[in-house]
Amino acid sequence: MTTSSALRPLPASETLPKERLRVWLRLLKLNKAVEAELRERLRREFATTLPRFDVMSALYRHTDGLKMSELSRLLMVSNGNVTGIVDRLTEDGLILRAAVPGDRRAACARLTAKGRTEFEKQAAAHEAWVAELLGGLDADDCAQVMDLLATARTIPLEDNS
Amino acid sequence: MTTSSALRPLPASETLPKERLRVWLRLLKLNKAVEAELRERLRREFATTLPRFDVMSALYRHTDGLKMSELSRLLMVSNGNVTGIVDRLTEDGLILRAAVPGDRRAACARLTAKGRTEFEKQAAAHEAWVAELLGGLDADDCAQVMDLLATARTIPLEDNS
DNA sequence: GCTTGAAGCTTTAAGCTTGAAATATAATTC
DNA sequence: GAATTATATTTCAAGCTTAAAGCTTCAAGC
Repeated sequence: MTTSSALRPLPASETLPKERLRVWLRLLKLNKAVEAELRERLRREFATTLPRFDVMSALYRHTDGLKMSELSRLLMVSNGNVTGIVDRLTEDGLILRAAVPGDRRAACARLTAKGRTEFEKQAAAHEAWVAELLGGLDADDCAQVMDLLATARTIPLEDNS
Repeated sequence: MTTSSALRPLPASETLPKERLRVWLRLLKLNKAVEAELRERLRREFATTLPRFDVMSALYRHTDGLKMSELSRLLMVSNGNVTGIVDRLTEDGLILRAAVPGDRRAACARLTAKGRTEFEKQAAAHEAWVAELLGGLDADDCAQVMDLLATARTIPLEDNS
């Protein structure tokens, strides 16, 4: 018998995977809880959704607009997904698709003036909500988490320029 | 003028929300990246999905089965959501709905023998994948993250017994 | 026992998400 | 310049997700 006994501590090679799994489950749980709360509040206060917020947020930071494929890469979602969200935001007059000069395949999504105004309200509330929901972290904790999470991922590190 | 200048450091009351927001964005990014990879591998290797895996995982840990509402609470998803996933897993013969003696409203989902065997294979791979994807964390890092994330959330702490 | 309200689950409509196929345009190669 | 290959986007089918409405059953109060 070479199986570990209760009297002999397990070697790190056996417990480390389980500890990482526990970390993953806790990460997942926090994420789900915060996301659920944000989604709920976005719905109640602004009649919108997280994916819509994410798209508008990306476009807010890029004043000259983003191509559909750039949006897709930034938000880490599929192309087809972006199409649908942009469709619905366009229907509501919050964003628009502009032609890309020199490439008739591409479309460039951009916030409208209405979309800009609307997003600024949402973003302010959103920042406050997140600060509230992560209220247990002081400045030092934040720095530690940033550091730990930055090094957590080893493997396929997609570029995200 | 009382606005902060570049020469005078911002008071913590102004920067802390932004630091927490940054933490949230990094948390979100790591989560998305790992989830995407896990989903992809579950699809390729086992022709299944994360929600299916999650349901089977919960049922694996509860040998006598779980009521639909218990599943819903444990996985933090809506009742209607559980219905659909359980429907599809049942079609595939991986789980079944048993009657709950003494309450004809309730249904108790349980793994079948086939489901149990199948899940054990998936779980072993899943644990290895997570360990690989979080390969940057040693045992000490894991403990730190567990600690930080446990205290991060102040507000509505749902019970999860 | 009836009624009333609560609890457990399903259904529905709308939106999100993916991977794969389809379409259209651009760039390369010959 | 014609054919091929690559790029940008949309469409599609299937599944996930939610909130709200509906159905059935249970539990309490009368």
